[in-house]
Amino acid sequence: MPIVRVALDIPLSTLFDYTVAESIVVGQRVIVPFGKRQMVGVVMECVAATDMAPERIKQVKQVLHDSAPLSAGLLDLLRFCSDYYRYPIGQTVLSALPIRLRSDKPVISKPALSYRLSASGAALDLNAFPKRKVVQRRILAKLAEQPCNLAQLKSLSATVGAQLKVLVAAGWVESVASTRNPLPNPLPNPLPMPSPQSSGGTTSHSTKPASGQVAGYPASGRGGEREMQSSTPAGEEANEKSHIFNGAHTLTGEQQQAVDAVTHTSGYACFLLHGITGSGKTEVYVHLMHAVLRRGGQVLLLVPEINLTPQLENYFRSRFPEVNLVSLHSGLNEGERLHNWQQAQAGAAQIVLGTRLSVFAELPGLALIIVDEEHDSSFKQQDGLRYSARDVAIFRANQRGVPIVLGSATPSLESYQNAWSGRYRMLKLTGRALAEARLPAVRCININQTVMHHGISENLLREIGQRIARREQSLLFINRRGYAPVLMCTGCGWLSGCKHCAGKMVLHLNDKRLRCHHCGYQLRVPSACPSCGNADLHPLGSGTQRVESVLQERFPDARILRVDRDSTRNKRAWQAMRERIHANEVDILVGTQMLAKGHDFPELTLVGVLSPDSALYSSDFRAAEKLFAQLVQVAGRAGRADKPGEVLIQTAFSDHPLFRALQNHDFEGWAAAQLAERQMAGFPPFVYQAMLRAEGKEEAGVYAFLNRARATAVELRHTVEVFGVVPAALPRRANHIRAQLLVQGAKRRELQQFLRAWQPLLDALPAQKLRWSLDVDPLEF
DNA sequence: TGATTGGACCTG
DNA sequence: AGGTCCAATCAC
Repeated sequence: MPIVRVALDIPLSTLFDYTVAESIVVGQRVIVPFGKRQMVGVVMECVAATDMAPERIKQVKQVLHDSAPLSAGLLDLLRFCSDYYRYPIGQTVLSALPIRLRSDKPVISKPALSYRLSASGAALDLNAFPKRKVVQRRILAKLAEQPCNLAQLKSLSATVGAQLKVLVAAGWVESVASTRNPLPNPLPNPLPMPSPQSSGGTTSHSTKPASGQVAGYPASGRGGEREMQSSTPAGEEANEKSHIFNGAHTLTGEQQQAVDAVTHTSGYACFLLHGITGSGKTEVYVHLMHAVLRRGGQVLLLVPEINLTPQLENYFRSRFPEVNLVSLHSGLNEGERLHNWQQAQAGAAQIVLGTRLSVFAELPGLALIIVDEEHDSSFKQQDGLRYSARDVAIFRANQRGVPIVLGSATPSLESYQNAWSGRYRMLKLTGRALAEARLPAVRCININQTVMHHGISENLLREIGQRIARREQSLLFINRRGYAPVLMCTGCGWLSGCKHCAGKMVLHLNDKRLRCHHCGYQLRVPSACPSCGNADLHPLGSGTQRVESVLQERFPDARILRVDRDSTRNKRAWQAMRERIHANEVDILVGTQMLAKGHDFPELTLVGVLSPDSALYSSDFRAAEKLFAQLVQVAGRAGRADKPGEVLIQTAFSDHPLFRALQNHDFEGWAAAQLAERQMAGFPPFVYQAMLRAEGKEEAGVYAFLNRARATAVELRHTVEVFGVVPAALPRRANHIRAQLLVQGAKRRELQQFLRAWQPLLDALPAQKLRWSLDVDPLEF
């Protein structure tokens, strides 16, 4: 009997051999007996014989046919990831599957439903339908034209699902099983690419994103333009002609050059699309996608993990109304995820928009990969298989021989260096898509030369006052939630340390608690110092809550909105806040990085950055790079064509090159200086790193393990540098001692060879009562 | 004395 | 990982 080698969700770096009676192909899912249990696995190889004693080999219990097998190409990709990131093959393969496909229960794929008007629904007079029920009206109007599936309706509004239920319950809409499953949604004969001269930017798209726009993704297709004028009734034009591409938008010369550079390339090439804020990167994406869709290819669009994917989905749906677009992100339930995954696998989904995990989606017709905001750290998984979706995407594009575009206003230094060295091709967008739009003016306020009011300078307060008078919005960016980062005793110097962690407990005044942001431990605020009994406890430093209260005191009539993880804890809160901001019901926004990403706020003309300095002397060599990207992003929130924006940065180092570069909007200069520094210091991207981390309850055990690991590393005598065992940035968390060991190589290959030799030795080390992990190309230290 | 708990070992 | 086996420890 033939033998198959099966990947199982087991933390061992081997495959397991089974005999199999039926014919079977690589990539199929199987149920196999494993010890006393049975498990789902994926067939990785079919072989004639193995080293395993025949009597120990069990038989495959069942070959699953409920989902198409994984392609050999995807298995190769997963094998590469398992090898590169030193993660067990079985866990790598299984973690790439939707959860439904990891269980041994058969997959019941729901018949795709199509919706149409019922007799009573068709008899409705839409003019008499309540005007307030906008979404319901849109659904009815759309269905009056043609029956639609849910995906097609979703472009109407984010709340389509719920509203559709209401309409079905009322008996106006009925669902019928779609004739074909999965929905193929074939490409209609597309129109030729819209010629730049043909149209003055008319837009035919019918829907407005649910609330506001996503930063960087203009509401209409015109790059940089933030408000759209939509006059065409829903679906009219799209319905008349079959066209997959919504809106004829004139590209700037630079945009056109970027599009041409990619479309005129055949085979693999990696492009770095470096475009300043508002330069219309999205429009370039849309045109590239269009070119690929015309030829029947599939596009994978990777985006950072920022609770914004539904809005992005709506945006791209509105640009490609006739195209089957599916999303893959953490907001989906398991059924949806499986469905979308299978749509991608069947080639039915022409556009797959997703967060990092979607880099493992099966895409038989893959012809283009786009990684938006490629510098974003959410592309790196921080546990389990610690992959970088951006890097895996590049491997995948190479493997498939298709182009990949990495887009960012502030590229990672890794990508930037690769573009300079010629490994990637640089595409630059240096002008704003709308000529009249200006970049915000950036100024520093030296906090040592001005009057400060609890962390806010007098100058900044004055500017805020002017904005209130002009009915414009201000945003204060402070990357620290809570009232104050620590509570101090004025008598003995006691600080509010967490009893489980090495960090300090943050003062939250609204519920009078001290909270540890690392382990979640919380306490009532003590009335006296626990150490000396002194009643005079003093909040040190400030967070969003304190800034909010200082502002409220200064501007009693101002409407202030705090946006951080505490104020947006429940799901609907953030959405409601966005609506308030857009309705201009807010004068001052105070928030953390949540506000930096996310949305464009049309009335916002002032951004204040409160305390960025800690990143300037951080021990993390990437802190400055991160800060720069973050400040560019938050600065981009300020101003629009008719109202120039201003950014004020409070700092003690107003001459620092980082702020100079920011003022001059000089990413190039900044990046060049940073890269020179990195090269001098021997940091990435000029070296390649891997971090061995360990944590456990007993300090001695953790350090003993890492010291042994270090000794074995040194004994291997590879050409890598093995650093000393050091405490982690947070040396104790939730009563676990944490330490780490860095290994560094001059070449990726050297480091990889070393890791391949080292890992089996690590597996063999005694590691009682501790957890350890290997992180290749780590981002966090 | 049986019952519970923790560590070592194995899975094809 | 999850399951088993075995020995040390625990409660009465």
